Amino acid sequence: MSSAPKHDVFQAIADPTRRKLLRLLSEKEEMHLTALSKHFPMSRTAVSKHLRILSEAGLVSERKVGRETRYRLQPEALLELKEWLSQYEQFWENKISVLKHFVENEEANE
Amino acid sequence: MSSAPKHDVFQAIADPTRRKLLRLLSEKEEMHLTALSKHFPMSRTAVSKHLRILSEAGLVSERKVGRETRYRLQPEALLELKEWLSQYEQFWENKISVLKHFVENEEANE
DNA sequence: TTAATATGAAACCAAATGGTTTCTTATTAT
DNA sequence: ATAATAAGAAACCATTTGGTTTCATATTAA
Repeated sequence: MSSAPKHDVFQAIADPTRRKLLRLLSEKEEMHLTALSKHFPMSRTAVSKHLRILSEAGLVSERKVGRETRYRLQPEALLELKEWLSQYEQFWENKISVLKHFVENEEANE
Repeated sequence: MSSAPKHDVFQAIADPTRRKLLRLLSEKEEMHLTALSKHFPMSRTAVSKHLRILSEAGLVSERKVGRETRYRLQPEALLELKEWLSQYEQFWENKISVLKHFVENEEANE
């Protein structure tokens, strides 16, 4: 029924090759497999598998055009990550505000 | 020399057990291994290994107190993730602004 | 129509991952 | 002093991961 993703976003972005794929796709709107493969020291087949994982996590979309498969970034899938992160935002905000107080006190003592 | 982390943050948060550990530590300031282990259906040893990985990624700190090892969240390590994410923020902002225009036009047509 | 290109599928492999159990050691409570 | 508790280390194991090579198929160019 619903879109049950086989791979989750966290696992998908864990691999540096896949993060680089996302970066490349963020710069070009749409790219096909062979063009993407040029940027990696591995076989086309390996890159294809990485793209499959990204696709299953909803991070890229695929469409067939003639004999090529073209890939496109699907950045909304990253919102899940953003939301997860926001859980922790208060913590570093606290640390920063503590630091700010410290700095202000130091200045007052000079 | 410098803190060359054996595990990176991306890989560390890829595992759901480790994400749950971070969440638990975000709620309690400091916890020791056995207390953390209670929340998982696996052995203490397994949890200990996960904590080791989080520690190597800089996401938690360990300190020995008597016979216990106490863990503490180190949320600054998540800033790397936040920065990585910000690379893509423009994309969903664009999508949202496109959507906003659409909604405004729809409203204008009613 | 024949050759070249773009890709996917399948079988395979080594290394990494996520778990286990057993054994030791250090610390604390009785 | 002895027993109980907390944890790490080591050896082991099955599954997953990230890669390979080979083969087949569809599309396009000459």
